[in-house]
Amino acid sequence: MPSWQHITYSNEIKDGHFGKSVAVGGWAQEVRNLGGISFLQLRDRFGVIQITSLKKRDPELFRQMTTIQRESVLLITGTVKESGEAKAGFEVIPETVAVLSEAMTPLPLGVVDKVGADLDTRLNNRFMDLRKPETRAIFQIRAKALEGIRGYLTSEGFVEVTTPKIVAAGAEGGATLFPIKYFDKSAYLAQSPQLYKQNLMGTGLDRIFEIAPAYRAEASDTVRHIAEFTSLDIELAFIESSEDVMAVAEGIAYNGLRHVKEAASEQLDMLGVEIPIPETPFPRMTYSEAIDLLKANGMKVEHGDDLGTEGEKLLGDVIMRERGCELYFITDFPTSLKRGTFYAKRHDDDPERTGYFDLDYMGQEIVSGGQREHRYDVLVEQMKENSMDLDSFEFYLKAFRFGMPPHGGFGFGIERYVQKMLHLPNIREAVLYPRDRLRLIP
RNA sequence: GCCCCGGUAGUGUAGCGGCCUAUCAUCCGAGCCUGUCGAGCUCGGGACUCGGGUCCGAAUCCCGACCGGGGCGCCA
Repeated sequence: MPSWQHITYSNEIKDGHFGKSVAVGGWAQEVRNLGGISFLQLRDRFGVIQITSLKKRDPELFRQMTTIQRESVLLITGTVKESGEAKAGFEVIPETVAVLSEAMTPLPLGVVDKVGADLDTRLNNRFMDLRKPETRAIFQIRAKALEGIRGYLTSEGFVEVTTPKIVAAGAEGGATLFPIKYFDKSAYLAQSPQLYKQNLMGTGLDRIFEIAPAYRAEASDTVRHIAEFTSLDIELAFIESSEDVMAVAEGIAYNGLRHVKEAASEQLDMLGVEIPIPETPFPRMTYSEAIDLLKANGMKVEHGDDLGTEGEKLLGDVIMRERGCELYFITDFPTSLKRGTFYAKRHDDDPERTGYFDLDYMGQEIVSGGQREHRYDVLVEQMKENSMDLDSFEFYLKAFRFGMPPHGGFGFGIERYVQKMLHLPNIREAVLYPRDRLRLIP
């Protein structure tokens, strides 16, 4: 029997293989027995190979081939034969067939059945779901997006770091924390690397990024929330304003899309998705302009209100209609809406406004960030305003007393980015094993 | 956390007080077929989430639990 290391993948078989012997391996996708001839579709990571056997050629092998359970793992040796009838232009005439792992029946979820399955059923049987090329395509595209983003950030001088996910205190108000036991202390799962990445701005590692899970114990059950998501966090120092930070957010969103389009076109075709490459710079409007725009489009909203889900969606529609843009910034959020964000820098000439911005993608917030307050005294004032216990943030504050450059950054939601890019109806589709309020398995 | 909706074969569904011995497709099994690739044909198999209640009678109505879908709030 040939060694597993020597299998030839479906996409490697070329004209030169015709008449030659190969070993192929994969899952038995479908077996079709026509009586005197049978076809077995063997699926591997790149595609499908048709294994054709004739009864009169080898009755025993024919019997074996036609009684294989779907989705069993097979290792087959045989001869590659050019074929006008086979879809790939060739087929393999088997000599030996080894069932390496037999699949039980019935399958918990069909891979090529002609009926759909609910997302819940698919997630409960994710390993089966991922045997579908179009499901895997999402994660191949996601990997390419991250590849493009890492390439861009590296070329811009950013250093990739990893900060603790087990922490003593949370960064932001609002979002709730998952408490955990930590030896004889109580701790939390990090909701954001906020405090650590700001800490690093005082070190000389002053352009950093991190791609890591973030945990939010919010009891929100929507198609755009999960309890564990991948946060791309950026922080950069020696900036002049939030505009320097926005330029990076723009570069990430742009380069991720461009790389996906270049390097994952096959997967995009599989999903029937066309990615328009956005023009830069992305449109920018202030919060105040956004409110006016919403009012002009018939929404009941006042200056000082949150945009809300309805406002975000409407804004996405309006901007697509009027400017043809999927990605756009909303800037200068009022201090009243960012009061909980104690580290946000307020405008020097107007303390009621911050330099904080959101980057929205088709009516969905995917990035939030801005310039931070780096002046110790002002920061402490803002924390007191939020009734925060300064002692428990001492490690954070200390760095501001010994030389902290002006800086800013943001969090970029990878799954939301992928969800919007691929028009996925639910963010859970963009996570291999999503965690939400009720789902802990698998 | 709040509001609305739903749970029927492995999968996806129809049925919404007696016509249900529960529909259809997919799937699984037996058989026929030497070019299938949404194969075709014949025959067979498989289900009303759980616990209470109403009623002569419950898949169907009511209550609770569990699970799921959507929306809002909050956010990435």
